[in-house]
Amino acid sequence: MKQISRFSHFGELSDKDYFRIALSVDCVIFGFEDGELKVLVIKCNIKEYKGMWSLLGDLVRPDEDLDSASYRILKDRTGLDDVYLEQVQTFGKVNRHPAGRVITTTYFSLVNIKDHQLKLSDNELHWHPVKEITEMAFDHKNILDTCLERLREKIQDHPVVFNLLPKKFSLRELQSVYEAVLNCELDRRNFRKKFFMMDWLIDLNELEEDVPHRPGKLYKFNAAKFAKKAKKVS
Amino acid sequence: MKQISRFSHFGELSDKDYFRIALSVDCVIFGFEDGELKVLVIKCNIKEYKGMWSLLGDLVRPDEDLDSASYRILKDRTGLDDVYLEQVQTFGKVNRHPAGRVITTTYFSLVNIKDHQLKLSDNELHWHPVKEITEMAFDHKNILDTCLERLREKIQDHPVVFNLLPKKFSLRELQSVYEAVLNCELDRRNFRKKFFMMDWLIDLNELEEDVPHRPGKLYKFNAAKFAKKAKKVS
DNA sequence: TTTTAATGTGTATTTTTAACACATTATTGC
DNA sequence: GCAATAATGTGTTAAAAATACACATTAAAA
Repeated sequence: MKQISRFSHFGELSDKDYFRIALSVDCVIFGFEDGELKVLVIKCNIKEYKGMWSLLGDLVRPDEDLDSASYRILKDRTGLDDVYLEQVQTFGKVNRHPAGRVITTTYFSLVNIKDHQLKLSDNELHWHPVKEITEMAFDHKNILDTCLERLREKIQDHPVVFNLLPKKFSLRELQSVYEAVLNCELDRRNFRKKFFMMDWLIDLNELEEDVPHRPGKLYKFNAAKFAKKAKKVS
Repeated sequence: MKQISRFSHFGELSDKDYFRIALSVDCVIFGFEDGELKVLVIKCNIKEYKGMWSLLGDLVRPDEDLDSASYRILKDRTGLDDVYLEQVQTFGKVNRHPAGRVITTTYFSLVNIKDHQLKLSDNELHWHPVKEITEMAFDHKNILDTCLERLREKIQDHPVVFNLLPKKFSLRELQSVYEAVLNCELDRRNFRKKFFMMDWLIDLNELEEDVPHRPGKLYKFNAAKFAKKAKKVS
């Protein structure tokens, strides 16, 4: 049988078809703290990249969907199980991992850092400002850049940054997230105008507390408005 | 050693880490003909989906990058080696393939149908109008929809549809591709205005031939304008 | 030569985006 | 208590982009 006739509709897989290819999932977990966009990274301990930062990931299990694998990694690492996750891209260069052929599917995730407070007992796990990361183990810097780019596109039209904030937040905080992600300054009046028009916010009629200046009003994300959409996505 | 400590920086892979997971690449190859957007599909011959259309794909080889695999599939199937290819998404549901665990990374591709004229000797391989495809083998309909959606977003800002047309084309043909992809009607005057402003076209000072009406002017894609960008992407 | 069916062009309207300044309020420091 | 501070909160105008829309021109076909 000619090679070409196996295309696409290979009927059965023989043992030799299961190559020595491992599949992993890597998560770019974004958080927001002190006015900065941060990413959760871990010290790499394999000899080729000793001491460098790497993303959180693991091998995909034989009985596990890709999405489930990324949820599992996030759950295990942060304790959160209600987070935003989006698949971004799969990186499959032959020599990207020194241990062998490992193809990795990457997700980015948005979490509210204060919601779960890592057990930072081991300081191998760490929230690092995205802007300060210049290199990482493996091709992880490339993956980070790709995911950040995707996040920037995403927030232009989709209400996802709420996942980086606490339930209640001020407009200043919201704007601050946008500025951190997009790495630019925004006009306050235009920003507020746009958000009110979008109908993404619910005014809680509460005020900030413990701020060293006039407190701003607090809002929450108008989740009801997107219930249908969220269902469609899942 | 606790399970959690293997995350991300697994040092070495043992035999049991290479699960029975196979990795494939599937290509959604778009073409344009008779005013319609078409996709290259092949009759499926595995028993579960006998006779249904499926996408072109193959297993990724152990020594092959993902991008290379998709190029190989395209080259083998269409004879073309200078085509537009873009990775879209990886589909990894546990039971998506009846033969076993097969995770597939999908690409969409844009080719000019007339450039290569399939050896349609076997009519198992076929250009099918996208609009008329309601179901496919495996999860391929889902893959097709996802790729079409990505294509629609892409053409809004990026000059990629030229890949669907011959070297020389009229503005009418160009608009017709947009209308086919976006599945809508566009205003001719605004369309032309936008394209001239974009500076994507070079006027060839030639006219269409063999058309049963007043011939339109012919243009070609202003490739020079994007040489730098293309380099950056690769 | 008339009819046909397409190409080719410009302007007015609407919508969206961007630029911009000052009064208000709670806290802090004196 | 009062002044100074540092943030919140608000509207208008100008520029740019997107949209709607009609008629003359050209080559082929009848």
